[in-house]
Amino acid sequence: MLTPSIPLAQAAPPVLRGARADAISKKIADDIVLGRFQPGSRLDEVMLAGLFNVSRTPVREALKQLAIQGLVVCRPNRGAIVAQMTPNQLSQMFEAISELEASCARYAAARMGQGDRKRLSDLHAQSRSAMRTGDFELYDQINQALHDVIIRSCGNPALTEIAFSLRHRVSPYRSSQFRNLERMSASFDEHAVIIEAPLNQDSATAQREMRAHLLSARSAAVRMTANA
Amino acid sequence: MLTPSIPLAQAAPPVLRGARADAISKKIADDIVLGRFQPGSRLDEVMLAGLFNVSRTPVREALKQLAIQGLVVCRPNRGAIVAQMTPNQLSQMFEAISELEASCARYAAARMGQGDRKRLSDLHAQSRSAMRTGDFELYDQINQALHDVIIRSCGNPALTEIAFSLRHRVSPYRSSQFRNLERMSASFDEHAVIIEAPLNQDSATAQREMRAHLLSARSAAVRMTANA
DNA sequence: AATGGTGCATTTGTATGCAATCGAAGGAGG
DNA sequence: CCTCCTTCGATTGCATACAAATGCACCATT
Repeated sequence: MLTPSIPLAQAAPPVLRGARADAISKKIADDIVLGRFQPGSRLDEVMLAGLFNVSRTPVREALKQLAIQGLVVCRPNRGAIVAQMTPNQLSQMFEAISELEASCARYAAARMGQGDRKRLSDLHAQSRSAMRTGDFELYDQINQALHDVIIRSCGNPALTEIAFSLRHRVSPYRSSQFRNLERMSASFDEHAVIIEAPLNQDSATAQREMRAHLLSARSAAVRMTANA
Repeated sequence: MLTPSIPLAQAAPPVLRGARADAISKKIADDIVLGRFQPGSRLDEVMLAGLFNVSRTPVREALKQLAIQGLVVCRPNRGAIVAQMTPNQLSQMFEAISELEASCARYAAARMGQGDRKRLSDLHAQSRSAMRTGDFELYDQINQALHDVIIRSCGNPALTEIAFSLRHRVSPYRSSQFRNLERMSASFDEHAVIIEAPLNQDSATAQREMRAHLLSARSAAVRMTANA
């Protein structure tokens, strides 16, 4: 050992054998989502292997998985890079998300239980105070939780999973979309209409309004990436 | 060379280096979809490696990819098996598909070009004769082509891709759903309404009818698997 | 006879080695 | 001065070797 007094961070087997590749996959995904690896940057296998103290094999598997998920692209013999989307592709992704979440909202309005309804109201109330204090980071968090509840309460795990994976895929491009106060306020108003629908079991309204809500979010996001 | 007169079947590199794992993945997927590997059966790595004349490494990558796609499930340290769905899960998958394809139909009705409209009419006409002669295999083929056109002509590659992957995932359970003449006839009538919508650019009708169409397909499919 | 434990065989997970491919840099020719 | 070709370094893709984990059978014990 070169530095015996300072044990290496991950000296002990950190994860169970057999889940290592998945753990690495999640870690890389987090790094991408949180912006530590920016779109377009190369993901060197040996670099990542060294970073996680494993061999290249599990890293390769992780990268392949991320490629299927769409977070990275693997070019044969040329390595993997963090997927980068053109504004046009991003717009299409948002359109797809709007359809998926609108479908979730549609079923959620019909099937949502009492607990989830209350959770929606609570979150909406919390978001109001976040909006008033101008805490866009908190608002973003609550906004995400609110959408999570709707996506989850549609009663169809398949739909839920797809919606989440799509959200995950565009998350690198959604950072701090609520810095614009106007957008935050508009988002709040749109939420008000959306969470009203489940109370009346109004599926059609839920679907329509959720779609509209996400399409305006799209405009905001695409505008931001175009500027960046 | 040991046997110079009889070259091995796959002596020459069958696929480009770097695409081998993907090729294997597709091959296994085909075998699953076509029913050669039945749901629940184990997928031994060395067996598959021998089958494709490669080492375990690309086979493992292929299996991981298929696991992400949902066609197989990888249990840590216990190998992979072909994914099997309960009737309930299958029903949920069909519900998700109906939402996705309904969204595709909605956009397709608004954005479809002249060529695709004609293609739809042609396919519908072909399906009529297939129905009249009772050729359910041909009808199934045309039905698939018809849905393909709609899914593709929505103008959103992300939506198209998701819809296809879902269809792919349930394809092991859709074999010969049109053996029932009644179902074939009902399908034909539903198609008639669906392909009419794009002609009038009637997005709402396209979406509603496509959803209804696939939900009745669901009933048929779930009924079949329950009997099997 | 039934149950619990131990040992073995099979199979997966990980590491490493080697070969093929890609990209860049340098040199020759126009 | 620009373009094309060649060569070399770097990195990936695949194969093989080894280690760990699981499942099963067999045996001992109650």
